[in-house]
Amino acid sequence: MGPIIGMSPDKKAESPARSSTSRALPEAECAASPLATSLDRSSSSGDEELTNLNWLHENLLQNFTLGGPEAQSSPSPLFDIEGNHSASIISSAAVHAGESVKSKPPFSFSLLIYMAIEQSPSKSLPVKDIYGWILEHFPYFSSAPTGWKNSVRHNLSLNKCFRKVERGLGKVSSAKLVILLSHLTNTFMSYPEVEGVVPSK
DNA sequence: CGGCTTATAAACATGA
DNA sequence: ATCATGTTTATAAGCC
Repeated sequence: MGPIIGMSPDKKAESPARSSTSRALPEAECAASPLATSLDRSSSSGDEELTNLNWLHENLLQNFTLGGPEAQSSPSPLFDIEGNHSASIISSAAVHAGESVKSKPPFSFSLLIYMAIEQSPSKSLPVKDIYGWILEHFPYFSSAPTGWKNSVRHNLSLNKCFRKVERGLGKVSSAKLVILLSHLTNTFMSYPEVEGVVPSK
């Protein structure tokens, strides 16, 4: 009765009838080396960084500024540089997307995770809380077939934007793992082309 | 057309 | 032993 059912890796022929909502998001690798080197994008010679910014731009901007046919109003999205920068943006976007349609959110799993983590006080969340955040803001997943959690985990592992850190200090219980986002935040904060967003510098 | 990105499913490993 | 978490592989579908 294990959660895993035996099967051969050769047989795969199911068509999940994917909706055409998915857009190509140049996710790119969010720079393997966070903090230190990638912080100075003044060199502007790194293509990786460009790609990096790209996906954020494509996603956050499009979704947040456009929002949708009805939710075109996202005037509040100004954020402060100190800590809760994109929090407001994320919230409104999430709320819009969540309440407007109960269908599949227009955000990739990476974005979903990113938003969840951004909203957390410590910029880090246990996997379970990521599930929770997604469920809260996107009811679609409440009734979605099982497997989206797998996708979340898959994304966490695959994306270099997310780091696995330990939750120490007093907290015994179970040494749960926390996902921390580092470089992505800096990139977003200092990306000047973001409308309605005040760059940190 | 090929390459890249994403979503999904699944196998498997590990720790509580 | 079961479940939650993490990693990795494979495949299909979309986009540029």
